[in-house]
Amino acid sequence: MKHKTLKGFQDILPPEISVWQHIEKISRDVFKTYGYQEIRLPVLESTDIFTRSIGETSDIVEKEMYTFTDKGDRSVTLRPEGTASFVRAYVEHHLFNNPAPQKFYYMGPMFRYERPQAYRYRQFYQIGAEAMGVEDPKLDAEIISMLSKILNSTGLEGVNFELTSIGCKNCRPAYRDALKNFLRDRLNSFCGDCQRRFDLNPLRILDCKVPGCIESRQGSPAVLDHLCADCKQHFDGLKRNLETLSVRHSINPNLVRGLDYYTKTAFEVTSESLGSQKAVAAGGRYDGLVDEFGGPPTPGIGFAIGMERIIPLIKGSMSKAEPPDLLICPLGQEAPEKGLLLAEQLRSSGIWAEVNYEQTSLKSQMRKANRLGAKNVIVLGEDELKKGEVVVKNMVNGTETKAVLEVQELKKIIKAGK
RNA sequence: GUGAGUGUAGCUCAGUUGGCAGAGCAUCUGACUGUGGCUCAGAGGGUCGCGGGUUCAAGCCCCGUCACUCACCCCA
Repeated sequence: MKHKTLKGFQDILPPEISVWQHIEKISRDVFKTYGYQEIRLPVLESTDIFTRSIGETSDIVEKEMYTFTDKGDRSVTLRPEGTASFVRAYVEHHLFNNPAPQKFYYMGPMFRYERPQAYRYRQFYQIGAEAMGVEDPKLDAEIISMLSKILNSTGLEGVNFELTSIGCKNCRPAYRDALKNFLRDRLNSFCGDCQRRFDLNPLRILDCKVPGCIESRQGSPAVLDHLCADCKQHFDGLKRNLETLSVRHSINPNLVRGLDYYTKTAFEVTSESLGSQKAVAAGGRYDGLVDEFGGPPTPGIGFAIGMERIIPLIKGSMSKAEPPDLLICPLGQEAPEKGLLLAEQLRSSGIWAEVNYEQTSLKSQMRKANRLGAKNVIVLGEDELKKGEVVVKNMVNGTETKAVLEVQELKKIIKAGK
């Protein structure tokens, strides 16, 4: 084959696209009831939008960004995630002047230059939400509850909500030091990756799956014990509010976020039936990010759902091709043109009508109707045109109904047979 | 970036110790001239991923390369 999609990119073809539309529709409906409005952002941004916010040493920035130089010699990057772009837009358009909370959602492609594997692509789609201007944990609880509602409404099954607080710029450094002090003496009992993480991102050692590392980190200081008064109060409030809203969740103090801008609340939705890439949605609070983009200090919280990751979990995601309501089978000299016109008229009244373009035997036209799954067939031949009368054949039960060759009457019969 | 596995028809896959490229499904056509599904008969469809080597002879053996898949790292 000469031309193919790039590695990690994919075409999404018709039968499958209906699952995508289903998820998007449900998300929009739920967002609306929570007051979230759609925002569309560019997929290409100036590179520093991402390097500054996501963190210079994060894996995304270090090795996963689609970065290149444009014709004006500017460094530009295909967005690897949505929040940085969103906050840029939020500040650029002074959206903080609207009454808080300002709530937005977006859906679209993200790009990361990673080695593809199951449920991981270089272009992947996220549905994301961002709520700005409120620090109260009630908003955290509400947005998590909304995420839960979206996932449940799509028919998703068997996911777990995990939750933690990773502190703020006041208490996290102290925790980081405490953790490093604990790990330093026993560092050689950890795997090579973890030894590298020690300097880069020691918190990530808590997330390592190597059995020896799980063993060695027993008794390490816990983030939740090192939260400052403010963060602790926030986290306690969140837990209480989630109880109130009956959002099922578990606390996982080892949850780690890969992006630098997160503060306080961090959460992740996982599925065990997905293989190794098991995160289906994740998010958290980012109270310092607007500030960093030059806006007024403004708290924010958001999440993103991975489309490709929830689709395989949705019951009945094996979608079938949609069948047309009607196939018109013309026979003879006059019929093809008349059929073309009739189809057009029926379409105007909301019927999915197809006409056979080729003059083949009736038998092969009927066979085609069957292959298409057409719900009804009208044979349009010399007799029918002469009498001004046709037979509508219902292909599901085989019944035939005589009808005058007139749009309203045909519409009635076809709609009734649906 | 690292490791392993797999590449044969549109799809799923057979292909023996190296000896003419195959099946099922799908598509199309036909079976007393205007009625589908079931059945039957038939047809089209291939650079055996690509390049080189060994051999009288390679889908099969050897080397290289590319792609895909899964996993690591990391993430939605």
